[in-house]
Amino acid sequence: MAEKLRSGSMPTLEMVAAEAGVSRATVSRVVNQSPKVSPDVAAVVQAAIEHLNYVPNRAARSLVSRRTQAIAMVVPESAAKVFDDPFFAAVVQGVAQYLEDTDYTLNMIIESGSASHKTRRYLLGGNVDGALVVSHHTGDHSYSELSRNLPVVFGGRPLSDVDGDNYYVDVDNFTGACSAVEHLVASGRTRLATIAGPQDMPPGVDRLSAFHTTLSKHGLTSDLVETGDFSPPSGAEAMRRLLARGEPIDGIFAANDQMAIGAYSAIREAGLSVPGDIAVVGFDDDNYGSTATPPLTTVRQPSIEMGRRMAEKIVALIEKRAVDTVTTLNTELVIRDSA
Amino acid sequence: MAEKLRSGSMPTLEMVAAEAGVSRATVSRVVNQSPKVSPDVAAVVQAAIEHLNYVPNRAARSLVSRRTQAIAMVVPESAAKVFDDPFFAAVVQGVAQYLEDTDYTLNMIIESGSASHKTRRYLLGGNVDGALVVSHHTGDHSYSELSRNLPVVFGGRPLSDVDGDNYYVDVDNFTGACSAVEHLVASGRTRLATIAGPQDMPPGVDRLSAFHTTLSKHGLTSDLVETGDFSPPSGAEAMRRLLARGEPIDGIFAANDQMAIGAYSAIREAGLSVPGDIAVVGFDDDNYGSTATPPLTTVRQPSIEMGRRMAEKIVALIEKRAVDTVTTLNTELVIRDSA
DNA sequence: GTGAAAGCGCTAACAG
DNA sequence: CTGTTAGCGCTTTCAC
Repeated sequence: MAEKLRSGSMPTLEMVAAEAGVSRATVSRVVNQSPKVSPDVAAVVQAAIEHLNYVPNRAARSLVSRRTQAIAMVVPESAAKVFDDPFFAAVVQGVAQYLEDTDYTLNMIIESGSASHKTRRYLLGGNVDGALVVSHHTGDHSYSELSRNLPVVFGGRPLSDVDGDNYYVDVDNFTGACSAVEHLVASGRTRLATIAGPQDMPPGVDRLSAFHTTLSKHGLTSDLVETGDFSPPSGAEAMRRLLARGEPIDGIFAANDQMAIGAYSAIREAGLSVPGDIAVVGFDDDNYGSTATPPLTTVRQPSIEMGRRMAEKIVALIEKRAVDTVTTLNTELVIRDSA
Repeated sequence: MAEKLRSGSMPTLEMVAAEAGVSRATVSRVVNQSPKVSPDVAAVVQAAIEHLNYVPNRAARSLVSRRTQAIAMVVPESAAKVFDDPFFAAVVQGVAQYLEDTDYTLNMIIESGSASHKTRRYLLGGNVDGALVVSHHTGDHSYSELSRNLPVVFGGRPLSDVDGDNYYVDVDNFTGACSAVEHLVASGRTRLATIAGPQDMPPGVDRLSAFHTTLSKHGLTSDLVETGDFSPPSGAEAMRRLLARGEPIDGIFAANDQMAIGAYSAIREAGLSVPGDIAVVGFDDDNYGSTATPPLTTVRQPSIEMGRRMAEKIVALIEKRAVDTVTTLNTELVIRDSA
């Protein structure tokens, strides 16, 4: 058997076994922390492992165990989106961070189209033990059906939870938006308007309904709402339309920071100032708002934490431990200079 | 042999072979596009594959072929960095985009410390066929030694290419910075200053030397240089120091957009305007600059392309095809309203 | 507790 | 061109 031990390449289980003077089975047990190995033998094996600098071969292990120890993260490309939206980077970071302490690997898949055939094949082809799919504002759950065959955790509430049992972690958009509007009225603004997000996206509708709810809670009301697509230019456009209505406005709640920044320019174009004439509050707390002039008051969304929770949930799911179907994260109002 | 065909789970090569009435070897050949299979047999096999919805088992394949078809992407966490720097997201996107058309998978590894032991083990443990490491401004090549045992491609020129033969793709920082300064003098600014990046990072030194070179090319000179760490606050600080010198300044070249944005605030604090009193040009073209007021004139860095090229290079390296050691990408001056 | 033996699904000589 | 024959490195009954 000794002659079977090749010298080049990586050390194998067999080499460790030889070195430690035990069988491969025993080494395997030690590696997998099996309880039924006598402490002394385990020690010897452990020493051999360290000595040889042995690292188990993932492919071989996964071939027999039927588990890949890999988790896919699917993010929609939407061309510019991934690039322009700091949110994704943060979520990925959170996921990677959590996974670092586990034996799982993160496989990134940036989707060109929506739910391509190729990606499906990959996910269903036994390449990963589970999948994470993020869509930020869109609520796109075109991967919903996958969950019948593979553990899947979504980032963001699904637009319509048809299957009814999708696992996801989301941010409490409603409460967060309430705190934003609350802040506006608390600082004496009474003629409020809002730049809403698309009404076919969960965060879009939640943040808008929070606007109305909070207003009426204070005996106020407003029909000054214009919709944007979450991009800076769309925010500027919406603001111009709002201003064009000719009604007085002293406070704006934008459904996200990018649109709030867009609103800044429209407000300045009109010769008005922030927050002098119009106070502005955004949502997300990304670098668009934090580096703007004046720094934007906004609602912080715990993106990294969202990634962590998603990772935590998918791992639990894979390992068949009990998990909540949905996890909702709290937001935090960050008061800066715009309101 | 027929009784060996289990019905549950995923279809195997053997099942396809049975269905097509050929040997497993033949199926394998078809799957791997081997030229030596008669067209008609190939067709039958192909049909069986489609019929059974067969997808080759990666683990089994990689176990025997000794290739994982996976490529790792290592990015330094640097806590806030990944989160705040749009550059990383863009590179990752480029990499993923290129890899989408290949059989390779992208494994993301976000580094906590610098070059942790755990990551090394992972990379050297045969989990991936190659690695991509990005460090943006830092030029950190603490993974250099890895390249002796694993194909590695770096993003950004190494600080000191000790081993002399590291593969990397970089942006032409010098030429890009020259075009920025050139633009400043072309628009009539003569009292130029620069906010340089750290002088222990390649982009920091290249962009600064370009400043001096371009100036002298026009018979100008300037000792108005202050250094920042590429973050917005550091840019503001540097600008304040510059202004505090009391010498007249009518143009600023900031080594990156984030610092340029920081400079904006310092300039305004001083009661000056952009570009009225001081023209500002940045470098990178990220969303910090594009959404600022006024929109920042800057040097666009092809981040996505950089990712694509890195991916292309690593794949070529893995497949032992000839590749250039270094690839340098051109930049492009984006003229907006700040200069 | 520990070892022996039997594969996991696939590729790669080697014959025919 | 196609089938046969060996394993790749590891886990896992099943005996001892």
